[in-house]
Formats: sequence, C-alpha cells, structure tokens
Amino acid sequence: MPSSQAAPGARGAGVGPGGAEPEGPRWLDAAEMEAWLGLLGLVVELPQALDRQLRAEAGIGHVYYSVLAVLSAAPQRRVALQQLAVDTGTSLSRLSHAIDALEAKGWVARRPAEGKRRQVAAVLTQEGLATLQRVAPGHVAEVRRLVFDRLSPDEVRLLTAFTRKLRPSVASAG
Amino acid sequence: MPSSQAAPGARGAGVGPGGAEPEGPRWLDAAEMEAWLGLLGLVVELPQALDRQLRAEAGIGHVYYSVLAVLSAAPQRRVALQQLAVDTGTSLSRLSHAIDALEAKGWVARRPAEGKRRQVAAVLTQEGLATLQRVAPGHVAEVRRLVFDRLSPDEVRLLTAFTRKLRPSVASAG
DNA sequence: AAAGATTGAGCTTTCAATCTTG
DNA sequence: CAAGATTGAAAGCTCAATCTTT
Repeated sequence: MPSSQAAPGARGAGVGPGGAEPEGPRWLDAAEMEAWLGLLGLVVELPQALDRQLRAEAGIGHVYYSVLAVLSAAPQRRVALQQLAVDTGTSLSRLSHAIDALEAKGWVARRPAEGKRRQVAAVLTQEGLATLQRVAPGHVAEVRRLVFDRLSPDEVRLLTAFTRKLRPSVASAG
Repeated sequence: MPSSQAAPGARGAGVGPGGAEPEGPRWLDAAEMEAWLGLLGLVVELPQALDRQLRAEAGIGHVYYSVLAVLSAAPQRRVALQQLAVDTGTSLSRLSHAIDALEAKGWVARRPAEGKRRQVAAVLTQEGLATLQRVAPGHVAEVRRLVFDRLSPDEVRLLTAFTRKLRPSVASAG
C-alpha cells in the first residue's frame, strides 16, 4: 500500500478492472495511475502549502492574493469583475464574495467599469498595494522553494508545455 | 494582458523587479512566470472540474471521494485515521469532519483500529462501496477526458517524474 | 428577456482549543 | 504529559435564486 492519494477507481478489494464490469470505462493502467496519484497529490497539497504561508503572513489565501496581484498588474490597477474572474480562475459568485472580504479589509474597492455600460470593476487601493508589496517577497520565496528550486530551465519549459496541454480541458464551465 | 492566473509578484504598475527593492527576493523570470501561471491555473481549476463532476453524480467532492477510494483498496476496507490523512493529503481535523459527513451518509463507519492501542480506523460500509462502484466509472471517464486523453505514454511518464520532483517539498506540515 | 452582479443557505475547511487515553 | 482524535467558531466556497439595468 503506497502512501498515496486516492485512485479514481481503486484496486484491490474495491472498484476497478476486476472483470466484473460488463461494459465499464477504460480504467487507468499502472503508469497512468501513478501519474494520476502524483498529479492529484500535487493539486491537493500545493494550494494548502501556498495558503499556509500566505495566511501566516497576510491573513489571506492564494486566491485572494491572486486578486490583488492581477489588479496590481493592470492599467489603473483596475479590472472588470468578469475579466478578473477569468484571470483568477474563479466563478463570478466566488469572486463577488472575495471582493466583499477584500473591501472590508480596505484593500480593494468597487467602481463602475469605464467604457462598459453596466459593469463593475475592482480597483486596488493604496493599502491593498502596500499589503501586496509587503507580502510578495515572502510569497515569491515560497514559490521558489516549493517549485522552481527543484526544476532546471528545461524542466520549466516542459512544465509550461504540460500546463498548456492540460488547462484547456479543465477550464471552468461556470 | 494575458488571460492568466495571478503572479506571485505581479509586474507592471504593481509589485516586482522594478529596481525599487533594496534587497528583494529573486523574482520569477519570464519563463518561470509562464510556467507558474500555468501550474497555478491547473491547481486551481482541476479540483473545481473534478468536484463539479463528482458533486453532480455523487454529491461529494474529490477529497471525500478519495477517502472512499483509499478505503476500498485497503485490506478489510479499513484504514487508521492517521494513515488515511496521509493517503488523502488532508489534516486530521479535516478528515475527522469528513468522516462525520460520510458517516452521516452511511458510507463509512468508525471502528477501533486493531493492533494499535488507542487509534480509530475508518471502514467502508457496503453502502459506501456500492456508491463508489456506481460513481467510479464516471469519475474515471472524467479523469481521462481532463488529463489522459491529452497525453502520450511518454508524457504520462514525464508527468509522473514531475510530480515526484515537486511533491516532497509541498507535502503537508500540519 | 438577457447580461452583469449579488445574495443567502448549506456545506467544507482552517485554526486553535479541548477532550481522552496510556 | 504526549499522542490521537474531536470540537466549535470563523471564514471560504458552491449552488440556485434573485436583483438590476438595458
């Protein structure tokens, strides 16, 4: 029993290619299972690691941090909510709640989006920018420690290629 | 402005290698940033995609599914909570709450762990097994659709190697 | 009616505190 | 006291329903 994340259809006493399925799906073979357990472990544990560090230093998780970071990089430090939702990989509802929380901290404000008729934009406040500047160095250091310290430049390119392959299928549907 | 996840230290008007930091961290270069945005997008969106499918079919998220899957693969379909926490990449507290919920559904039961003195184990019930068997095919199909349909056998091996490199640094500390 | 956005309820997760047993 | 486990409160997330403006 390897110390592992859970399988999509676990073997052994449980579910899987035991011959009983009349017209089952194609189960994962050994190599696929190993890759899947690894990937699943990563997507479960990496957010937790990021959140631990950010919560300790800034009191927010990595999704909220992403909101601040995206805003800081935008012209006028202002982004329409629709676009911000896409950029941070979250639903509009989740983003709306997140903006509530960030507004309560005084780090973000809601403003009418210019140009677009009835859209709302989020703007990074001075306090929000100051917080981001305070927290960013520690966060970058953590990202280096967790990921880039372990990868060669070739592997970094390879990682980019992987995420390009996988992300389209995974992108949110709402 | 690429449609992207948030940067660890965003560029432009915000935070980053602008020359103002006296003794800042090593910021991410362009290649690292691209890889990071991709990886971050993946770890944000893949769990959401898994959860959507599983919630629609089973009313649970992928972490709860993992609990059932790990149990189903274990001898006696029984695993001590400590081990189960490691296997599913969750904290003991989170697991305890999760077991509460799965117990309420009748899919899991708590039992004393045999051998170990004061440990508790989770056991998969018949109903839990039946649920897993009902749900697993759809889940495997989704995992194929999201991931393995897009990867060659070589890429699957490469993915395994990647997760081996990255997971140790990321593994939970609490 | 439809797009953009918000809301509220219910569930999940986190963190710190607590309980329990050896 | 320490390991194993649970608890409760606060915060976050999801889903469906709702509000608002065009």
